[in-house]
Amino acid sequence: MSKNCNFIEKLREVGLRPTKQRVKMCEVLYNREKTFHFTINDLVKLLSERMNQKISLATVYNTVHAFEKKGYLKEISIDSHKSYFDTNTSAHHHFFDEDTHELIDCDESDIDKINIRKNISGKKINSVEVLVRVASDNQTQK
Amino acid sequence: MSKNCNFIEKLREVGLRPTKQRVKMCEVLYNREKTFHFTINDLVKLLSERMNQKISLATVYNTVHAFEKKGYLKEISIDSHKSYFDTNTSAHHHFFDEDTHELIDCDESDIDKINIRKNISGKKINSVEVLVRVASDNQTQK
DNA sequence: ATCTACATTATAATAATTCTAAACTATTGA
DNA sequence: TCAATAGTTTAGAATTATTATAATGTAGAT
Ligand SMILES: [Mn+2]
Ligand SMILES: [Mn+2]
Ligand SMILES: [Zn+2]
Ligand SMILES: [Zn+2]
Repeated sequence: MSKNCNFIEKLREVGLRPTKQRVKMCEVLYNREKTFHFTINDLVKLLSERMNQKISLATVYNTVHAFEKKGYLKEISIDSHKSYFDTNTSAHHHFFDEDTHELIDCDESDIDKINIRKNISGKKINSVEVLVRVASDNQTQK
Repeated sequence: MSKNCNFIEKLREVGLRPTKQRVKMCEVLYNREKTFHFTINDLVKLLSERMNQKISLATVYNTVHAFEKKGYLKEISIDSHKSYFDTNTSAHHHFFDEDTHELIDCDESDIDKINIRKNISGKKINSVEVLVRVASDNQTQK
């Protein structure tokens, strides 16, 4: 889903009924310059605070998962205690700031292509993703 | 913690009291040929079935986290819906079998050294880990 | 306008994890 | 040896994230 456009059409294209809840969610997720990362909680806050739209929590979950299934969102596993989602659905690597718990996308050029030497018999590779954990530099420098 | 040895000493060394619950957990976790991956549920089953030791769930959580803090265990984020732990605490990459939900360690030689070109100002890199998701090959081959 | 399949909602249920506070135990040092 | 004490275990309650339920609402088709 791209920005500033007719989300009604976009939703219809993939067979999702363009209800007002889904359109609002599209707006808050895709009407922006850059892709971003969020948790369900972030999203609920964005909807109520920025969009002034109260959507039932169950619907937020349902819709996020519907979008995920259609390839409009991707779930990122960084922290087993929290689900992050990403509006950037392409394969890409991340930095994770352990101080702020912020996820940052890597550009193509930030990490050289990964070379996998091993293959697991009968299995094909679905994705190769790198997670670089970073934290503040000025910790215990004596 | 290494295998077939005095876990009482090991525990004492890092300032953990060697209670019988902790020693049993050490036995089931470290008295084996190879490192392995487990969930809390796996561990509770191992303790009750293999070791015939009933340990309260809260203690299993407490002890796993105590071991993690002491560097005897590492938490692995693969699936936001489940916590995996690893008795291999060194930095290493993983294959994740999406069919069986099994984690497989990569050897040093399986993946070439990752070259990170970007640095985040004021932050140092704590770890660089690759996750290779694999799945059955014979899916939709027409 | 009516029908129907799909969607939304409030609420209940479930699951994973953490908290609580009472009972227990390893360690210390008199 | 044996209390004193600090740390540990435990059952069960509480919390949190997520999913299920079932009644109500609505988009799209006729
Ligand atoms: Mn999910
Ligand atoms: Mn944890
Ligand atoms: Zn991303
Ligand atoms: Zn591992």
